[in-house]
Amino acid sequence: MSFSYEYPRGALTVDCVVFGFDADDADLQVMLIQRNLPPFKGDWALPGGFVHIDETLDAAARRELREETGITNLYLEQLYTFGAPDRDPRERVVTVAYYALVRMSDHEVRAATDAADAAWFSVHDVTQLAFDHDEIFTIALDRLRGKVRYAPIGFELLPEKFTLTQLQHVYEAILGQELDKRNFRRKVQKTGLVVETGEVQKDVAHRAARLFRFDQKQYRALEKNGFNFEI
Amino acid sequence: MSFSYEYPRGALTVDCVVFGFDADDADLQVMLIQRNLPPFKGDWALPGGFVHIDETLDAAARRELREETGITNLYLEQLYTFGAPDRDPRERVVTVAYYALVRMSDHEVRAATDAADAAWFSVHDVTQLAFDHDEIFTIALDRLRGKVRYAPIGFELLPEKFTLTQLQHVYEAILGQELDKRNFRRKVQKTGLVVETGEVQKDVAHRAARLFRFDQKQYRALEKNGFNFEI
DNA sequence: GCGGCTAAGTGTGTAATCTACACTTAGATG
DNA sequence: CATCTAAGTGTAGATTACACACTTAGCCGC
Repeated sequence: MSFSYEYPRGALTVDCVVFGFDADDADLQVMLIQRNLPPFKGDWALPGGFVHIDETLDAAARRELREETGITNLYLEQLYTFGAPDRDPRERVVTVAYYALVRMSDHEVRAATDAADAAWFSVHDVTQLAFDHDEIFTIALDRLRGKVRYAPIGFELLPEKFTLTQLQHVYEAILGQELDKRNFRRKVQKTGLVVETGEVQKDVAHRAARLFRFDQKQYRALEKNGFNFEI
Repeated sequence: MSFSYEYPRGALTVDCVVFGFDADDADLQVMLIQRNLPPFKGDWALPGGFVHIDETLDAAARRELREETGITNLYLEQLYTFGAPDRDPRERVVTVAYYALVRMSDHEVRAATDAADAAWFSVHDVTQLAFDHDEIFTIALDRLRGKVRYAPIGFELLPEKFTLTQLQHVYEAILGQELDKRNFRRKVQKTGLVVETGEVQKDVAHRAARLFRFDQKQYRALEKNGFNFEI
């Protein structure tokens, strides 16, 4: 079976920059897959693949992530569309890039389908990806750094209940700079959106910290009235 | 001649939300074209069209604008990619949306090729566009409102030499709110990027205002060192 | 049970910035 | 020269940002 058109058509793909964070590791991580097909066979690349003719772009991104890495249920946002005519050596391929945030502890990573391997890398250790994926990765990190300051997305990298120190570590990992503990806490508390659960940490060899959660419902309500989150 | 593929492929287009500003009119304007072909024949729509197989997305956007409206040499930035499977009633069409800023006084608008007419509309008068162009337009306006605060793009809507009052009007038109004259001027001057030309307005029936220009070179230099523009 | 370890948790003074607000000045016109 | 229009300018008070260090709670090992 084949499909014919009057003019040549490029292929359309999605690629995902999946960021992860683990409270025990200071660094922000990114999920890469190792290609087991040419071109760039053996190189590391962003997970992604072809958009089906009848699915939305978001759905394609979620499907590819599920198929290639087993990751489901994550924060996903469109990043940018890359369309240099020669970005894929085979033929014209335009890719819609997404970035995603996942709680690493929730997800056991597994390689699948056309990925030889899937693994987390510290964002500092990322080098030389396949295609133009270096550029996509860089732009994703810039976007994340910009957005984390004025949108409550840092929480997407943490478990539902978290300590303020963990939250601070997320911000430090993303922004790549240390923050002052007291000033950070003051700012967080001032948003009114981070509320105590009444619980405390378990199984820690020191004073247990209080556990907080992000009040999403409250945020949605405030957002409608023009409220702006800011840290 | 025809082109065949193993799997069905959607078409790829670009659409542009072109914003204009004229110092004599308080409102921000947007360029629309009237369709003279089905679907949505007779309706107003964003200028746009198919991406050629060998051109970049940016190039396609510039080409379509030139062909449909005669506009060249403008500030252009990718906005978002829209890919709902049913957004075009004919077949699957994914569109990469751009927004653009132009100095209205520089551009005589003309309709061409497959547009019956091209015209400027006040952003307040935009209703019911073809396809999902309402959504694209709304997102473009949101993006412009967000970006104008932390990137020096307001200048793209003004002639090279402008008065501070004109600049304030650009900001007021985009943000949709009045600003305090003294506070606005203080902020602008503090960036150090708006410099006097030494000239003053001509042919005005009142005290002539000083003309300023935006120092792009200086901005590029500062930007590299992590400087952030903010108004 | 107490000494030591680790991270949690907390406040203040100073500097910088934001906000609200109204009058004088320059130039054109009749 | 009187009038009109928009240009241009400063300050006081409130708020926010920043830098900075010690005490407290809980666990652990002896």
